[in-house]
Amino acid sequence: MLIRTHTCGQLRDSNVGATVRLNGWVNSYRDHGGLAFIDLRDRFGITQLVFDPGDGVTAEMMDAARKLRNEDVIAVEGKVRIREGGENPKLATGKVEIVVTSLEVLAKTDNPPFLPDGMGKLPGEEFRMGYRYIDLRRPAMQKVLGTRHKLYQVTRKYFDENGFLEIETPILYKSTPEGAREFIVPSRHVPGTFYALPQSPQLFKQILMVSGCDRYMQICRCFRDEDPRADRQAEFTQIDLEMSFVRRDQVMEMMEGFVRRLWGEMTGYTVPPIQRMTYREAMEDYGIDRPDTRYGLKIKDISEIAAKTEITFFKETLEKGQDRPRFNSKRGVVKAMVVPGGAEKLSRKMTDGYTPFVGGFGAGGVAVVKVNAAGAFETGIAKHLEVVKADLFAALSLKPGDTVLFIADTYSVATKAMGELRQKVARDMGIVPKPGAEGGPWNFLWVVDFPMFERNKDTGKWVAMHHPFTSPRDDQMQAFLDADTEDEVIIEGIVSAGYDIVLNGQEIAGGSVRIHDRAVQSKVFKLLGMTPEQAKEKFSFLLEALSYGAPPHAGIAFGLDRLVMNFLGTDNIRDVIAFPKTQTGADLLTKAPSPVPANQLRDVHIQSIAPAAG
RNA sequence: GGGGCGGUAGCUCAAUUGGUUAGAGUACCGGACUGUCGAUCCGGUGGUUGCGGGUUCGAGUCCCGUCCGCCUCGCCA
Repeated sequence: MLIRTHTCGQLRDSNVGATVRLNGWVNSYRDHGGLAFIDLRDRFGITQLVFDPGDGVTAEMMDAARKLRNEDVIAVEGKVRIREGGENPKLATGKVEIVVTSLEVLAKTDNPPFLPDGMGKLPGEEFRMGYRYIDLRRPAMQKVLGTRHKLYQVTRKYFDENGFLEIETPILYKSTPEGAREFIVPSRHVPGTFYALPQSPQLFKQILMVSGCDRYMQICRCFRDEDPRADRQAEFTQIDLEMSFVRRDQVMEMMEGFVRRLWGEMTGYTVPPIQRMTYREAMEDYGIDRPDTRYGLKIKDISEIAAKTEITFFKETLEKGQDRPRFNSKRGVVKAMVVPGGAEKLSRKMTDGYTPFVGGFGAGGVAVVKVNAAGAFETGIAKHLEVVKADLFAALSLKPGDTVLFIADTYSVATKAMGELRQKVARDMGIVPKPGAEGGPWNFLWVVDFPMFERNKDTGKWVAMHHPFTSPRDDQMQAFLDADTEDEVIIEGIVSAGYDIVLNGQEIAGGSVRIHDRAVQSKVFKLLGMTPEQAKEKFSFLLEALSYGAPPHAGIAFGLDRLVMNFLGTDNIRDVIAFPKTQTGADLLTKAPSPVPANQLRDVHIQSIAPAAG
């Protein structure tokens, strides 16, 4: 075989005269009868080959060259020269061509189902996933793999420099059936028992801290058997981190350094100091725990003003649970959002769509009012707002041309519905900047001070908002230990030492200070409704570890796939994974999942009750 | 689990809204061609309209079911 001396992206006019060998795929052929051109492609680029009988090419070689087709794999030897037909400015190698003197066909291809040459219209994603190896030949996909590779390298380098040990944790793991549904793996040795694939290496990394590893990092695979979304796969990758002898601020500082290094290396952008926002602020002003702060459109609670009107649905809503604590989810509230310039830009058709839109989040509807050029309310409930006009203008700083949107409902419904509506309105108004790739702002934010616990909507039981190993904030610790587990108001008010990094309205990392005290951990389990026996059955290894000298520790995990998505400007997670799965967890390339022979099932003591699969 | 959209040559899409033999571009095959670079020109092969039922004189088109894909709500400690 003619082993290559250069890649297909390498040759320049400085190489003219050299005899070189190239290997690659035929990207395109142009057969002129007496003369033929081949564009040869590899990961690094494209180089034009010319078969020219005037330059000593034999008749046999000419015949072979003219039979070459797209995606054939070949090796050639030849001399580099300046292109006789003029430069092709589209190619990095466009000044030169290789006059081939030797051709070796390494692999003749069947007619490819589609071509990765970037010309013509790309087949649908489903079809391409069935031929992922061809799809990955596309330069755009090679760029994805390259970006992802670079992210791995920058990550490992940064954390290595900061004293982190990279440690692998098990994939076959103990089932801990809180949180996401798990993938399970039957044991052959112990009939009727199962491993689970880890939702994250959470407990192992805590145990590594107890083990004296001090600082841990891993680029690890996590598995959650839940329905995917455009930005979610059942199998995904985290940058998983944990540190000993730290509190919240040391982790946040370390991670801010990482984010700054990462964006610097990946995009050249210098991340400014990252602002902090509390969970309450986020929910109050943005209606979501991961606010997109690239634009304004803050939400205001105008319940007190609304109470002064005679608007029936305001009054009826507000009568619900006024005696409850301010953030109680069942308290009736009226939320307002001012859209500057909305009177002109938001068409009647758009605003008419807002009521069905928020209906999807349980809200009854959206009231729309415009402020006209004369500074008067128009449309909808305008007439009924006259009595509070001065109050509203002052509270919302209204100006002519503004549109005001109102939602009246319980605190949790109104907050969520308005938060979702805010994002929709921002898109409708065209005020969402494109992320970094086009030079728009990267907007980072720490969200802190999450509640420790929230009520499960269905069961009414307390559940950990982050996970059950999250510590209360240091200044809340005593209050938590003293708290009566029955005291709803106290428990609801306990704030955790958790922290999320939000980028442009997307959670890219989440973590917390962990509980390193066995008594605190036991109290959390108790509050979550676990008996000491149940806690021991599920987490005895953790509780034991915590009782043999556990250092204070804290950590965080970044969603690696989402980071790559940001750097590439895609909103499809399948784009950034070499071998992704569909929404039903199918791998269209290998056809997984698939049935297995009966004896294989018997080996692991499993009997299928599915109606004749596959 | 719920809602929405989609599935027609290998691929990307049409098909006058139920009407004759389902077309085009591209890929592929054959031919012509010595400077192209999305080569060009001439000719050709290629169809269980996802699958199964139904309505109708007649179904790619309408109805029911089903499979697959995507988006989304729930879910994702």
